[in-house]
Amino acid sequence: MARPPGPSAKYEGRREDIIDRAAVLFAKKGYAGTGVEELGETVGLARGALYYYIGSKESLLVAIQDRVLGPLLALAATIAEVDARPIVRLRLLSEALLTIILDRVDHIRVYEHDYTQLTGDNRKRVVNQRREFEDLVRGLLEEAIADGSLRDMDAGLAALQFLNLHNHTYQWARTANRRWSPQELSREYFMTLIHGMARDGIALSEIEEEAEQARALLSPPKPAKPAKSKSKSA
Amino acid sequence: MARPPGPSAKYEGRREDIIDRAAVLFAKKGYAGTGVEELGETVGLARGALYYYIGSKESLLVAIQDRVLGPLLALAATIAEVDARPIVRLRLLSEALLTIILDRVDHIRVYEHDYTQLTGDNRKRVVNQRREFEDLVRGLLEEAIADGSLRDMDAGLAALQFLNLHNHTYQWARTANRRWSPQELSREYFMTLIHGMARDGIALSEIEEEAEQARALLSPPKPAKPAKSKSKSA
Amino acid sequence: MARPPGPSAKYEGRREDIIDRAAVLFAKKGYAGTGVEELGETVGLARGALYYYIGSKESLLVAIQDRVLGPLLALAATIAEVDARPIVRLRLLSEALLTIILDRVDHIRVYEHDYTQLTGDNRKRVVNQRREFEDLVRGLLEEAIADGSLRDMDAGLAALQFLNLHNHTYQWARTANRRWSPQELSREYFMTLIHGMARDGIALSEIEEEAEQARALLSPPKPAKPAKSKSKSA
Amino acid sequence: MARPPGPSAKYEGRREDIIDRAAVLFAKKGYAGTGVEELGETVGLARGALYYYIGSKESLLVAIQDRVLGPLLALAATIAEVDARPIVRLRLLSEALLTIILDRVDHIRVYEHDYTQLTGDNRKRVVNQRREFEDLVRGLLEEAIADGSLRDMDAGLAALQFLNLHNHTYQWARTANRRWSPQELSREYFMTLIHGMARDGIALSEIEEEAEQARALLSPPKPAKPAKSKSKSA
DNA sequence: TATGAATGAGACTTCATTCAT
DNA sequence: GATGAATGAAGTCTCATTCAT
Repeated sequence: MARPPGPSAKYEGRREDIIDRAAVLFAKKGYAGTGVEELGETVGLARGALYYYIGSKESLLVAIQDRVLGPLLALAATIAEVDARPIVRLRLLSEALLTIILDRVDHIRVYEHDYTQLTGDNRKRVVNQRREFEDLVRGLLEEAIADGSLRDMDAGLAALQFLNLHNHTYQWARTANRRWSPQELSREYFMTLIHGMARDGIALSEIEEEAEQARALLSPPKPAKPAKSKSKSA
Repeated sequence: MARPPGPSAKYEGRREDIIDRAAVLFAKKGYAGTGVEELGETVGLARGALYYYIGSKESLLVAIQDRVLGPLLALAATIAEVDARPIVRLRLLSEALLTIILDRVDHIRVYEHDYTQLTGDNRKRVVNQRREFEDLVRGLLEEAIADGSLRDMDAGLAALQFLNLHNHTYQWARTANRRWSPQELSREYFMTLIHGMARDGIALSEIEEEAEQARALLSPPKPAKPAKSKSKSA
Repeated sequence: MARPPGPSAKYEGRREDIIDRAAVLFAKKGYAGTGVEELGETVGLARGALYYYIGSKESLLVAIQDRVLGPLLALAATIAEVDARPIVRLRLLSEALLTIILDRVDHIRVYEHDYTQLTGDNRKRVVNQRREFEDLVRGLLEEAIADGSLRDMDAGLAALQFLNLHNHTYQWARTANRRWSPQELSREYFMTLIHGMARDGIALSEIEEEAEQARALLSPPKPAKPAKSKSKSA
Repeated sequence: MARPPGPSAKYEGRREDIIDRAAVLFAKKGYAGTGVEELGETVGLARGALYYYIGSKESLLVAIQDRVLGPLLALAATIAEVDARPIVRLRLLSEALLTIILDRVDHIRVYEHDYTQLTGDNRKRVVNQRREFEDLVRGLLEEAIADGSLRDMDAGLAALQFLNLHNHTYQWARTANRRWSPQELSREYFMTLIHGMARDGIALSEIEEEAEQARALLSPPKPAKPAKSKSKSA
């Protein structure tokens, strides 16, 4: 064993670099779809030397997860202490979160896709930390609902939407990164979340009614249970 | 050789079943992380017989992608012909989309994660169809902006948010499916998209101001380019 | 997983054959020193096909151990039920044991050398079974001492000598097998154990005395603690 | 290059120490099963420095063999010159041999197990020296038979038994070392070899007869050639 | 003297796929 | 329709050894 022979400055630097490259490859081809040999070629190291730095393939995945979860949880801790209204703290969270996401798109993609490939304790730990962060977001939303900033809604549902909106951004990141800064994107997202996309004055209920009527015209591609849904809204 | 012996009903039925099971496995362990032998055990077929039905592992992935993209594009085509305001058509799209997503979470997860593992023409075709669907959503949003239903915003950005909100749902599906019907979820999502989460009367600009001040208190976890962002918002 | 696909007659036969060959190789070059590729060449199978039969390299080692321990323990059980004096049962054990040893020299060598390379539960089980057999031999010797057939000696020491004499035979087996049958060898071993090598009338105490004197002439290669030994015998 | 820089005292001392540790490791995990890195950790030296002392892994194995064969052959030479009856010289040999064995159990285990892993000339030399020692033991026994001390038996067979009894002791050394001194063990072994384990008066021929009868009751685990053995003894 | 970095061969094992039966 | 047997490439990882510093 005894892989890391003592963290010389150069060793650590090299290792960090390798993890960077691994994140890029894993993002493009998937963790399971990427070979160690391939990574070796990318960083210009023979298999043996590569293993000198990485210890194991899974340790790379762990490192990538940590590089995401570390800042995420640090961020959460920092924001929890900010002296501001919950909704304002959410605004800050949104921006910081998007900054991380857009700054490390590859890491995020791996984070979202491949944590299931972790085994044993690595898996447990990462899953727990993921939940920790989600709980934290939900907590903030609960506060914002409690203090009347947000309408009275299911906090879990609110968290779901908050996270969907932000986290899924990695899927379009190449485009997004070219066109918007994290700040701009965050402002837009937050605007949507809080005030919606509607021009002022639009009445949602009116839309719902019209949709109900239009639904009749629509033969769904696979009519899951349209009857049920109708009877419900009736 | 003698692969598909003529699409007898039984052959097709069996194949469909196998694809179902493959979707479940691929969703859980990833396409690259799932072995053909494993699939064979799951469906109770030895490797030889399995290949009689599947042709190749990639063809399963193709089939899964098609099973998602088929309904998606059919849905889009159907909705395009509905005689209703754009925003109403969006409402219908939202619900139909969520119905598909929650009905076939496994397929969706594979669809989102593993289309990169396709090779050659399979890849090209699928990528094109994915874009086709996205374009279609953006088109609808453009219409809704044009007719004044939505505020004057970047349609690409709007589409991004619409799709983030809906597509990322697969990540929480086990929870979501237990607690909300597609209809309920769609109503919530749409409410958020159009009217936001705010209690009526909240002024977003006020929040922005407060956030700007609070940001000063916040030492970001990794200050991407804080100087730039400040000068911009100033 | 699912290595053994159902023990067809041919499959099992082939597997047995492979274990045979493995025993030969392991005996010659050691378990750790033998490559799976090498075994593949020996049996005329590519690596993949080989693994179809063996499951893992360690499982070969397990099989070899079992092939020794199985007969050994069966033998012990059989002999325990024989209606004869303990010393006679020892005589039978000796012969049966030597028959096994000389019949499967390669297996025995692996059995003696490489059980330490087993891991986890495999190791525990084998170690326990080894002890089981040793205990059994000691038990027989205790009986033989108790009924007065053997002089009053430490049964553990007696078992040690019995097993040394028999088990170490594998080291000379190529020679031994050519020159003596298991029956002949057993008769000789047993003669030595029970009556010694002495011509009748030799007094051992006399030898001891002479040896004590000669020891003085002898400067030992590394005088471990000659002073102590002298003071003891004095 | 610059391997052995001139056998400075410190260099040699260090090297000896490393060989000691190597013997312990090789004994526990086998020569092929022990890694050079592992040895490095044990002695507290990085790979580079380690190689400065060892030259190669095989040279360690050679050294260990020499450390056994050196004393063994020295012992033989010394004993050959002792002015005493052959059987007394055997008595001395037994004790010295057991002293070596119990003093260096790890070396002995490696000596017995791993000389097959030597290559080229190393192998030839060691094999020859092993035979040299065995021949010497046989020579002594021949003398003892010739002078009437031992009964008229095959000297090879006698040597086989002598060596089995002594050499196999390494297998139980942990127990043996705790309970008996080399002197005690040697006295016991020699007693057995010369006078047997029988209480005075036991007639071996009587046992043989009884065994022959009992054998009939015994269904052997794998009847090698029972017919032959019976016809022989008849 | 001692180190850490590097290598390339080879270790064990799994993979997707084929094909005779 | 179905199977088990076979393949060979590729998978992850460890090995003994070298060498610049």
